[in-house]
Amino acid sequence: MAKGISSRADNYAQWYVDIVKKAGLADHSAVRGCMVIKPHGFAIWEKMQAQLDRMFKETGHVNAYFPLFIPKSFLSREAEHVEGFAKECAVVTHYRLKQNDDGTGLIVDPEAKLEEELIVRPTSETIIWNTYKDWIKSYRDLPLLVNQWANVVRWEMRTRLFLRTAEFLWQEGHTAHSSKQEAIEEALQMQEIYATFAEEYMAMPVIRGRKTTSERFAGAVDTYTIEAMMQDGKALQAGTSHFLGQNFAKAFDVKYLNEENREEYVWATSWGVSTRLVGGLIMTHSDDDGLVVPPKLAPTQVVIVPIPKPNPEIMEVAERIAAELKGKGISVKIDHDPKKRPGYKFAEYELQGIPVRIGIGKRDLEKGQIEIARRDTKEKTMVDLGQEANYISALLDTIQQDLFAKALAFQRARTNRADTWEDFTRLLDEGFVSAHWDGTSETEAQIKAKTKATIRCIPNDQEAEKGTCILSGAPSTGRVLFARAY
RNA sequence: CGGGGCGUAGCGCAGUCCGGUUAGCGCACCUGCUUUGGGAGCAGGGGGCCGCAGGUUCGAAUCCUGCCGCCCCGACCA
Repeated sequence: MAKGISSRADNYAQWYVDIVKKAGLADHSAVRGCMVIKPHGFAIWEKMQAQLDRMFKETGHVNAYFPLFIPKSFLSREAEHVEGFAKECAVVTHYRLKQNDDGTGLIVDPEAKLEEELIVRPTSETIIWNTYKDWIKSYRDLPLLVNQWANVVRWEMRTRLFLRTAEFLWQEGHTAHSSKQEAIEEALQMQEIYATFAEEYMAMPVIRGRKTTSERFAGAVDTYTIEAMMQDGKALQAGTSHFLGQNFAKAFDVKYLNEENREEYVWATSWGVSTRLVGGLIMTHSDDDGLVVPPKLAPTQVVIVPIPKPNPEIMEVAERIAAELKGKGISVKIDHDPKKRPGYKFAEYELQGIPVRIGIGKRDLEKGQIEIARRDTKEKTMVDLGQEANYISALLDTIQQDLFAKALAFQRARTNRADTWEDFTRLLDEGFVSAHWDGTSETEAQIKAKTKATIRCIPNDQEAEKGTCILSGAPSTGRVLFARAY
């Protein structure tokens, strides 16, 4: 175990906090519930952003930016939406401070009360649909495919670094369509993009599915989700995509003239992923020695450590290898620090999760070799000089694939079927449980009250299978996925 | 927001019950020497509004009140 990191077995929650802090990803801030994302953590988020942004644009979306503040009256326009978010909104009531009369500090100037309070956006549907009303007049304006990268605020009672903070960074896509079918296809397409991103870039296997009524987004007709399993067997909702029907179009009166010159309401979707993904990434791959980052998202993919310390002969080889790797599009850092010892550096770079480490030592060079170590397995291999570029290029791919395969094997091993209540409660301690449910919110709520588990989703690939509800015994036509969740 | 725990140097902690010199220890940091292939050794050195604000007292890290923050467990959520 690395210095100062709790083990997953002893205290999973503390292990997570230790990784975030020791790997330099984020810190708690002076503001309740808000974190400071440090350069290393932000670099990972930037890698995620860059790839997601590419995927959004490849599917025809464009970026825009809407205000941080939302007039209070906007929020109440859509009944379910307001109910879902009202409890966790930060509200701006004044626009000025002034010196206290006794000169002891600043107070809110009572003279500067806003006519209408402003909500700090918890999500942007309302301000965006209020804007779309002006943008959309004709079927020729559709589909409207807009995304924004932004921060949002949700006043959470209990926060955890990356997983749930009062302010977080995310992207939110908001699209408008002329047909119901097209909007549903858009929502499903975005779910698939999220799933592809999670699996191919984060190496985090996910279950694609649909939310039950009680779990879906406030104001949505349907919420599609990707659910990932963390190393403690708990589920993490990693991304959601919503089919909003005509709810927001009606609330904000967004109509267009179709080809027959008739007015119709548009159909809508919204979809988002957040900095929570960084938390998911950590809890999918990291170990008791520190962070493990898949190569495709690692800010630095390879680190070169001179052994025992930098000298001209070693550094010349290091520079040559670094240039060669950079030429292949691989990001490389050379360690120039003459004071720290190799053992210290090895531990430090393992903590930071750099996927591949090259050790260049005097004795190795005499044999025309260098040592290449992979972070995920700690395996070390001696490689002949000249072979390193091809070797590392292939190794990065291998690590990426192995991380996914390992996570997938874990997820499968800890996903079980249950047909009796006894098995159900026992298997929930393992991870995901696939079981029959009678389809009612009442039963869902009772199961949650008894076990703390929720229905994570009705899987997209749910098989038709007759059975009886795990709790009520009422008939069911297919299994749904239960788990305790973050 | 309820219950429990914690807050003392960058990090991890002792000291608090039972008030009393200059607040300690390990790691990290600085200097020097010796080392150097998995978190080096010795010697010397620097660093503290003891979470914050009040109060009690001749005297407070220690006692009292209030507040803030973190962690764990619950209720809510991406």
